[in-house]
Amino acid sequence: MIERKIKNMEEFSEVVGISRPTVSKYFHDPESVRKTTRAKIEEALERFDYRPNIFAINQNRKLTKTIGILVPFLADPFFAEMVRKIERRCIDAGYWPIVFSAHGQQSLENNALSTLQSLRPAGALIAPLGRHSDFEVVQQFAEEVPTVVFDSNVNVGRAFVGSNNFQSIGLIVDYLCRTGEPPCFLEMQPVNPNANKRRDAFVQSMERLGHEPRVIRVEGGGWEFEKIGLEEGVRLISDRALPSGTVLCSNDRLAVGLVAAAYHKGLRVGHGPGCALRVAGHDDHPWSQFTCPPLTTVSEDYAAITERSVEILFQLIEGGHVPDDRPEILMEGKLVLRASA
Amino acid sequence: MIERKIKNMEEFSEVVGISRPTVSKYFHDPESVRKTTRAKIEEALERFDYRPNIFAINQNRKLTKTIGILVPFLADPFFAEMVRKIERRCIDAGYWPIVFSAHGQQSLENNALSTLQSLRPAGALIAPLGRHSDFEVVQQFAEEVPTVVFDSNVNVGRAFVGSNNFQSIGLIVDYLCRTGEPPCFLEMQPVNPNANKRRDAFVQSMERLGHEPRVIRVEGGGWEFEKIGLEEGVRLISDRALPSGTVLCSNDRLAVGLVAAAYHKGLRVGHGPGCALRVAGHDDHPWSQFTCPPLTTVSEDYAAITERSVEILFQLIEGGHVPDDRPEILMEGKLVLRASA
DNA sequence: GGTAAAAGTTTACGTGAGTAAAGAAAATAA
DNA sequence: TTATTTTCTTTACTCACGTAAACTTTTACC
Repeated sequence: MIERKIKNMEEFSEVVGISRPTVSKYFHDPESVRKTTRAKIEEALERFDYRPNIFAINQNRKLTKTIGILVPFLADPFFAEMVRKIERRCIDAGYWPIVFSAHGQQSLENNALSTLQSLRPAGALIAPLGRHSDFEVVQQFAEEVPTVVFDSNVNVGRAFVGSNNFQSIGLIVDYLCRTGEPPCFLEMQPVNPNANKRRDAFVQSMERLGHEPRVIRVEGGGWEFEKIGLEEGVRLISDRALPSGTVLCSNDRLAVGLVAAAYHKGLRVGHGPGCALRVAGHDDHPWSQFTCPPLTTVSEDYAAITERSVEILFQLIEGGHVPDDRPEILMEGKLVLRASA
Repeated sequence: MIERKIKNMEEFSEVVGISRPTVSKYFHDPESVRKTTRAKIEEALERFDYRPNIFAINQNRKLTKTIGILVPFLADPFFAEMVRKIERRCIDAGYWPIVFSAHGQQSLENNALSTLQSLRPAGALIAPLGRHSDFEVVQQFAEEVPTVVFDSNVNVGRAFVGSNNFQSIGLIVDYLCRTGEPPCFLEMQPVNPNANKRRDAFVQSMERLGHEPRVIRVEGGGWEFEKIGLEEGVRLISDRALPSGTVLCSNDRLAVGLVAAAYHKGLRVGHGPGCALRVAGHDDHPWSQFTCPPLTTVSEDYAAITERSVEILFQLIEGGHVPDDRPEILMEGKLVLRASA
């Protein structure tokens, strides 16, 4: 099959019988050469296994095909899923996505941004840590690299795509108030702007409905949300410190922990008769459907958020329509009714 | 702070007052230059924000500092966690880890291997898809790149690091038999060698204890294990098709689904009085402690597996001791007793 | 203080591509 | 067929750094 070991584009162009600059052009954009030329190259590509050297390509191109993806915590299935979708779309569009995770730490986020920047990417899709971000570092990055921010609305970059927390929290608060005791809101120390927005949205929604908004902030930082939900949940239940039999959690992972806490304390979760606690979350996290009982929540539209983010980034990169006013695109959540509330 | 925009190493060496080759040497290994020289460079590094161009570096180095990490499914928290640990250790050792996920698909795995290979990495840590891998592609990759295989023992690469399924399954089977009705084994279509080994280990352990090994294989492919566990669990319970009131699941994610199924069907899971079903898993997955009830399982030693994998890879790369017999290092599991069995 | 070893400098070339300019060849239109 | 446009070839230069060789300066040690 492979007739000769090809070392570089020079050698490859020889065996194809076409000049190197034309071959180079082909690799940049196969459509840019004549059909007959393309056919020759592709036929040779099957016989000889040659790929242009990525480093040499990117060293000289003013615009690389690299797209950086940065998330705060890759071990969170929410981000893992987002990354999966984004990667997929980038590859399909002929780009080369490269994934970084801050693993919850500012130093690693800075590190990743620095490394990413030195890759001179065509663009970047970033979900900053938020409260724990080094704002100036992120800002400086976003000034140099066409950047779309998603999920966590730190005020940098050329656009933001996220979810409409006011709408989604409104939805679930309405539902919870309509069907039972008005909820209290369980949050942890907010790690990013979403958390704050959700609390504010809760307060606003409750006031709109004429109920007193009660917010419980539990201690604990980091990204082990379930653990915090479990430990603090156990404590709250033991101390009878929950001001309502309905708890809306700031996110699903916290709710997963709270459901576990309720189980531990022998409290039946759900909205049927004999249930002592209703628990609702936010995000429709991949785990939410497997809790006992399955979690009532509001879905974030993963697909739409990733799709729009990538779309806007491509517009930025390909120079089509460049919005100069940093649009903020908010996707609407959908109520996901399951058994927990 | 930044006095002048530095374009390349030439300019940087000028402002430092040290020749470019020496500066180059510094970036390759800071210890390789005299202390006074190092101090000068590092002092300049604080005043001017300069980083060598990654592409130019790697183009010329015979050995890059890149280390490829490939996992079958990054949205699985098990792999997300493994990746996190591996990345961390690589960065600490001065390498540049780069993460790829096959997202469960052969084509993407091949793609990732191809891209990775063209990065000419110093080494790679890969957990192949297993049954769905294109064996020849993986093998060809492992021949060209120093490769350590982890988790899924596909017979390629220079070493394997994983868990000792015979030992760990033995542990949990012993425990389950000792404390109640002997278990049946719930598995799905095996996606990788681990799954097969675990079933075989189950059969062997049961026979050793003088019990009949009953294996239930449920339908469904892909990586949505919880979903399969839930759907098939509901079916098995409805059909009264479970041959034992104790179920050992091939992995925790399947068990998470089964616990949800039991809840759905009103079956109380646990080992206390009034419990109808005991469920155990394998892996001590990040989610396992938050199921209701918390899952009894066998822990895989994430830290040890990643540590040993990375360690062996570094040995390979740095040319110290090169084992020529493809060692297979198996870590022992530990029993994690919780409430589900 | 003399000397060997270590570290630095200069010079020069290699790497594998991108890209620009000028001219030749091929395809298309008139 | 001719004129025009498109595509390709040739040639040459660039990018940012690795690295080797020969030579010079510093450091370390007795």
